[in-house]
Amino acid sequence: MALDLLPVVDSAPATCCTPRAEAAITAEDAVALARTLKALADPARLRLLSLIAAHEGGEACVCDLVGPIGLSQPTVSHHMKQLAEAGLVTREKRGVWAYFTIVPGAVSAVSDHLALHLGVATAGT
Amino acid sequence: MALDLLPVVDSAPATCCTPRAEAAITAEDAVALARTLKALADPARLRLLSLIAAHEGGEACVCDLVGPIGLSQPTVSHHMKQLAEAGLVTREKRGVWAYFTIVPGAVSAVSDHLALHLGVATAGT
DNA sequence: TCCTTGTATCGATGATTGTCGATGCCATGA
DNA sequence: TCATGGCATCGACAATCATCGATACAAGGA
Repeated sequence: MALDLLPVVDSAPATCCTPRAEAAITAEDAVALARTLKALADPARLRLLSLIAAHEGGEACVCDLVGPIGLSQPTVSHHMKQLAEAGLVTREKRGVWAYFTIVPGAVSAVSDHLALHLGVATAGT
Repeated sequence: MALDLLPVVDSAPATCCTPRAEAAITAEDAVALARTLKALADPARLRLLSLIAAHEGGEACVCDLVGPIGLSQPTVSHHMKQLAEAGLVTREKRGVWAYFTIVPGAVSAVSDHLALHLGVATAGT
């Protein structure tokens, strides 16, 4: 679930130089965006994502993550479920192992939505 | 506090074409980034930021926000304090009113850190 | 000086969350 | 068939959080 809640900026392709935000975010969009941000807003999950991104092949199984992050296996599994439900990672079971991969564009979609509704350019413009 | 916890990408100017993240995020950086993300990861605070960004002059006082967001005045004040402590807004008291402004570059700094550590380009690359 | 008004703080409460140990499930190999 | 090992789920617990009403504070005006 919650996989299609953050399409990569489907709205507001219109003007390019507005100094401020396009318009106030709707309550529903705020809930959806907050849900994804909440999945990111935890040190353990940020480190898990970073470990996966830095891992060989861009994928990692739970057993690759438990050691480096210093948390128990159930806790890591719990965090990975959170990330998967937020659409930030995908789970692929190969044999006994469950490999996780970062969903391309998911994080940048969050950045784009923030920039869109908060009137901030993505870089330091 | 926590104002200098997120300098705009001070690390990893080295190589430019690595397909994945530069390196795994450190535990301390993860805590700092998660703290800022946690300030963003709430529907009410996202809407407050968006209201300020969309408001005339890019600034708004508490009385401008209580009505549109449908929360009590103490709750709005509480959220604004969270945002201010995260370095996302600044508070300027003029007379009886407290005007809030979005800190330029604060949100984009978050995006940059995410892109840096999760190996994702800021756009759809 | 007193009253009004906009904000911030306090205390309380219900809900959510991060973490763990114990346990269950499933695929592989003997 | 049974044992092993990787992973997910369950139940519990402590901590954090979002929200509110009541109240305190501060600035301007009468």
